[in-house]
Amino acid sequence: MCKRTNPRGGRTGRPRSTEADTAILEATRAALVELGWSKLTMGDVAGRAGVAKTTLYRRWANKNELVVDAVAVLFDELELPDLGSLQADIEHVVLQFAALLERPETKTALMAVVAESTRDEPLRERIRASIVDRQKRLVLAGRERAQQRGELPDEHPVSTVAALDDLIFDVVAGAVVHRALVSAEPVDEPWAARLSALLLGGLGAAAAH
Amino acid sequence: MCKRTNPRGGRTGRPRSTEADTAILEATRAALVELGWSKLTMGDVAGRAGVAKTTLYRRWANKNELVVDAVAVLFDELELPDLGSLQADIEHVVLQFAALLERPETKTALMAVVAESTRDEPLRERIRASIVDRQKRLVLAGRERAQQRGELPDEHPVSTVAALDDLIFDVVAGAVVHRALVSAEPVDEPWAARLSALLLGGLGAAAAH
DNA sequence: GCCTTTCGCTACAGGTCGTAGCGTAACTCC
DNA sequence: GGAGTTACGCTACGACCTGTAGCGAAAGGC
Repeated sequence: MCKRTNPRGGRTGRPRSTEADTAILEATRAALVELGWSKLTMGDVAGRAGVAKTTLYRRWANKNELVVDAVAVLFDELELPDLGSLQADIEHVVLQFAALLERPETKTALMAVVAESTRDEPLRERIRASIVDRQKRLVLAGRERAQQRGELPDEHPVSTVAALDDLIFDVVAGAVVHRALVSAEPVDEPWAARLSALLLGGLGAAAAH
Repeated sequence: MCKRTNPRGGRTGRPRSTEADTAILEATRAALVELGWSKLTMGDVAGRAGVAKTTLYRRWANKNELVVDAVAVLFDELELPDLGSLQADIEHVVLQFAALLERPETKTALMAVVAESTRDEPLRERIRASIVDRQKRLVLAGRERAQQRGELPDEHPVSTVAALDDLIFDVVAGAVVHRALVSAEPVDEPWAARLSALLLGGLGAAAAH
């Protein structure tokens, strides 16, 4: 009955191969680079990973969830070093995010899974938890740091702060994605500088009230 | 040899059925609403339109191009009435664009075709010509109108003006898309007001230099 | 050693893609 | 009105992908 007495939480039997896990995710990224989202197939990934197709389906229900997990780890690279000013912090995070979007894996996969998520609530939640929230933390940290520097005024109502964080996040991330994938123009230093200048001006003007 | 002597530019034989054209595009939108992008199939669309599958392939090479054309006409609704101030103009266009993105056809299709376009240059061009440029014209018109009102300074170098238009476009469109599809939060009046306030503040601060 | 779970393999039904071939319908030009 | 040309609906088809089922073998816990 009660078998929760071992380190694996009561699970008995042969354990999942962690080598297979990493091999599958690596193979998925490689397939994304070579084939792109639409031509990637489960059978192909299994072949690259040296794994049976059934092994994939034991771990992921479909292509969408597999690709989300394969791409999510790339977002671990995102960091927010203290560069001394809000302007520099924004520019840095914009260029960092843009570099991520330039990679063929993310470029082809990110929009595709978001598109799928409009009709798949569990998928949306998975994306939020493993990708979106990870980006959003940078916005939160950057805003707090700027307030401590005195570059932004202290806003008292918590609801207003959260709304501002949401707005900044959608503006920055949305602008970068739109520039890179829709307009298909380079996200380089001059553009990042213009964007952060626009944003800083807007935040400063809001503070004037 | 030279048969270009009739109103159809020299084309002889049975003409394409325009009824079939409109029926197919309507059926495509209906299929997008019911099934979403990923489950939409060419055979299903053909059935809904009361048309043979081969007729679809005579007009569109694949699902991507068909869907782009089916969705593109919805963007004809976008307009930029003169509401008296830049702030009001921005809020209006933001809410208008958001309403378009709330429709199930565009919600599921837009991101998907953009994702596909990252690996399909002709498709990207098709999207640009029939969707993106149509939106961008609104930005251009709004910026010019604001300058005539004196709400924005006259910038002399043409290159700077074009860069500013690009930036505003990516910020506005990107923020709305990101808010609606990634964050999955409502694009309502309060949010539109905050976005336009941020933007106006940024543009005003830039003018101060 | 026994039990449980995962593994690789094969096979399979169901569905989609995109094309080919056919006879027929519609329209233009002479 | 006939000849030529193109579009149409229909059927059939091979190729491919999906997701599942069944099998014997392997790998771990108790």
